[in-house]
Amino acid sequence: MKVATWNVNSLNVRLPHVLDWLQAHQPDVLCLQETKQEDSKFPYDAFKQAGYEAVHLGQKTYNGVAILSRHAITDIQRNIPNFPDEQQRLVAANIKGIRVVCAYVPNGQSLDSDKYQYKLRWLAALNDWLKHEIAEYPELMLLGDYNIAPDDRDCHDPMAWQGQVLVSMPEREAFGQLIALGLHDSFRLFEQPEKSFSWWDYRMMGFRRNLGMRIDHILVSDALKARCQAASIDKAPRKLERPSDHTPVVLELVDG
DNA sequence: ATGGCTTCATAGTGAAGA
Repeated sequence: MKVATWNVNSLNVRLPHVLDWLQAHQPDVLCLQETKQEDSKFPYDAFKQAGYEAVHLGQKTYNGVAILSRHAITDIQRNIPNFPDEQQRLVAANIKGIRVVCAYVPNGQSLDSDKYQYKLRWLAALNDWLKHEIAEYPELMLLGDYNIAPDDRDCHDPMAWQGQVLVSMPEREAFGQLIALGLHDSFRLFEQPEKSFSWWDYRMMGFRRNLGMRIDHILVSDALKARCQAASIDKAPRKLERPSDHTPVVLELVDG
């Protein structure tokens, strides 16, 4: 079983890239973030023709998340329960016995911003909900754009970024709280190249100079850890014309 | 160097991303 997550930075613009990637890699599940479109605009038909069912939770201009699957999607949850939120950032569903949670964690902008407080509140609500969710569904994975580089090696220049949004201590502690639920950063279960990143700024030739961050993650529960076979980041889509600033993160599991 | 680039809503520029 192959699963992946990709912040596409507008599905309106990136649909051709996503269809090409599905065709080339045939993942069982692909989680998308920042679709930036209302549900009525979501290209269900194009994905169906490619062999994928889909569930989408979107809005105009900002945010928006989707799960694509080659297998049946059931028990859909939209947004975090008991956390009223106008921003569409989370969708969860059962696929082949696994609870798949697709999340677009708020960016936070900067430490002195209201958006940073919202980010921390959002992460706390996610944690509270996941506690119950893991109890109900021991085989759970949390895929998405976390907007957190959990470790200094996940940042191209830790000194320059020290204390900034994406790497600040409260954000990393929130990531640590997810790990404390019994989740594992699947990318780090395997040997990886140094300076592996999933996002590069469009500016300053960030990609060509590999000035990136690893902020997109696939966390897996204890029950799924033993099934993990390989984890990687596919940089190829970042080299295309008009790319997303993020690139797909991939995890392969043995069938359970 | 507090900018750099991209998308979206707009019909000039400005917000937001990370």
